[in-house]
Amino acid sequence: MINSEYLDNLNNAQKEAVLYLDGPLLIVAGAGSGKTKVLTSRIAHIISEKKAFPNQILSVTFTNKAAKEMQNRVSSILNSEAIGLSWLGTFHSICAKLLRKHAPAAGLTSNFTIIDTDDQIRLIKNICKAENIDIKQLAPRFILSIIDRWKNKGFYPDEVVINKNDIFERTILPIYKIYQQKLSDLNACDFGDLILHVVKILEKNQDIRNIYSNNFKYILVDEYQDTNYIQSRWLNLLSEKHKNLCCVGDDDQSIYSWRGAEIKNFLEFDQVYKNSKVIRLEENYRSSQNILSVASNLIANNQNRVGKTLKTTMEEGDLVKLNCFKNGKDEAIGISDEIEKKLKKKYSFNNIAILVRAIFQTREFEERFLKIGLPYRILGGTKFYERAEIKDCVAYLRLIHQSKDDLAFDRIVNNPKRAIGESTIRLIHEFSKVNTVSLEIASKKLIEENLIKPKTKIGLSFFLFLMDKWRNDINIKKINHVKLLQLVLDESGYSNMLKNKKDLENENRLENIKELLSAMKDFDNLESFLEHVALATSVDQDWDGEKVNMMTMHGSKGLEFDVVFLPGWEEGLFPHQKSIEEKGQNGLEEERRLAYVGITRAKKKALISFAMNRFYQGNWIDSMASRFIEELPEKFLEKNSFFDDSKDNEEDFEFNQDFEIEEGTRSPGWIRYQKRIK
DNA sequence: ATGAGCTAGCTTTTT
DNA sequence: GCTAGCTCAT
Repeated sequence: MINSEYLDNLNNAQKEAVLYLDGPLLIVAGAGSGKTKVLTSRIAHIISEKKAFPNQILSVTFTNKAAKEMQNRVSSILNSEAIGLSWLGTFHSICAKLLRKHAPAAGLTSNFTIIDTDDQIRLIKNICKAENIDIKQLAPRFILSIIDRWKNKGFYPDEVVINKNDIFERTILPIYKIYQQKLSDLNACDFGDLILHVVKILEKNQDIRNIYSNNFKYILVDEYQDTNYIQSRWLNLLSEKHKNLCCVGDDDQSIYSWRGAEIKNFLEFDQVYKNSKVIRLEENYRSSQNILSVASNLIANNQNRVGKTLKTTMEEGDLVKLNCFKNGKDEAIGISDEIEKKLKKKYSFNNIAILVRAIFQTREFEERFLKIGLPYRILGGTKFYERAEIKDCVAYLRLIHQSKDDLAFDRIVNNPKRAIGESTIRLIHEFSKVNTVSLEIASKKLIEENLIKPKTKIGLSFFLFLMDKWRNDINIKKINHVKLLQLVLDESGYSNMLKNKKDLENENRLENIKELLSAMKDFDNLESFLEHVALATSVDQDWDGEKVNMMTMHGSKGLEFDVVFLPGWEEGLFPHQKSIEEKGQNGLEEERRLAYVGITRAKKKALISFAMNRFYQGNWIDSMASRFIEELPEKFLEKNSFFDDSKDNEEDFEFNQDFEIEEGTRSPGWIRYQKRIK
């Protein structure tokens, strides 16, 4: 490949970052500075210069979306569909792949199940019940967060060093032990285990470590500021041989500390990796100068950062608007007015976004938008694969695939109803515990020994019979996995259950299941589909039509819009009270970084706003402008107040009354709206 | 074994 | 104000 066009589109710093191949490299990439471009060009460069084969390059991201985007862009640079970057993926998906190869080294078999947070909580609850721990005193979520923290720091239960005075740690450590044992019995992993197990395997087995650290000639990491200890350790082990570790990130955009991210990894990169090079990308290709100035001045209030000066290639642009409203409702009206009256003409709705701190804040906007027929979409929110009906389907598939999956068994054994009640479930659990067998085996044994009541026995036997039948269908008869789920839905009575309860929600559930079936078609087999379900959260968001976007600031990371609204800048909401209470100064700085992320999403216009009054958690509260507003530099701002009582909530412009709400819009605001118009 | 009734808690959620 | 999740009664 002689094509090196990809180099021509880069500025000097970017070019240097692409060409600097030997040794550790940290790329400090400011917002909108083209980091994805650099990463993908770098991969393309390595391949086209034959520095390594595609399968010798490890490229890691945090999200599936980012991974997909990278794959596409590399292919397009190299003008080839066929570049098999087999080691491009998220930390979790790559670790899952490694762990399936070496499962026995972690006491698992390669068809282990990956469990999600829901399953984790159910497991913890079970343990608490068995150990007589009052979950009112000690919330399962809290227990999990501590366990997760230990895992992120690289500790198996017997490696945890607890603070003896910490009553919580003292009680939780034994739970952690039992929890890990249970996972092992279930032949399952949680998200944290995927990485933890792999690190432990690499640490303990020089031979395995050699295989991979020899193979990975180049390693590239996206969003390095969001890595936690165990992830950085993993990179450390895998880069041991060639030391060609290239990490890209922006310390000012580190907003995931609550998932264990340690900004330290980023700030101390050059101390951990000897002879490392640091390259800064400080040229911004996204935002106008005014927007960038506001963002830069704000983030300058943070102590904990490497510090950088972004310059834009764009023009000065409009001033950033700072709007003060009487209350939350007025804010929604004001923003919808601005869109209807001014922005609509110049910008596509798709290029307008409302970014909020917490997802419930979209509600006010939804109601307003529905009222005036302004189309919108909500990005994020309840994830597709987290919906109950989808999880039910997946549980059937999981249990068919892996009979030890007791969590799946629990979920579906009596769903739809098969007259298997609490007492029977308890009996099965008891038997399974005493005889150390899976719930499914326990059920079979109990039936054989005639220990189940007659009516229940019929239901349970039928369930077990179906399980065997379905396994036969897929393993022996080799029907495909889509057909399998259709059979499951039919024969289990699940479809009928939904059809018989005719209400709006159930129709919607059937729709979702249809969507699931169609999503399954993209996968070759049951196994790869289940892997996808475990590690993916959403099916691709649809960007069909012209709609205003609403999402959290967290969710907006990596995106850009012509116009960005940033409502609700009030003390307590943003910065969020909890954040400061729980993490003090660090929490505050993280909130400020979030503000920075929010502002820098804007290309042409940024409109920050706050309300003096807000209906919040059931009552009206007087709110104060966010401290961040004080930190915005006046000379780049245009300030407005909206206290015009005369118009008093009445619409002062014409709106389209015969709008239609499209299919698929079933957000809380929509549901409330339906209730109100009935 | 289902539902009424009560209580607690209410951010973010890449995997 | 809303809702999820639990308890207790039927």
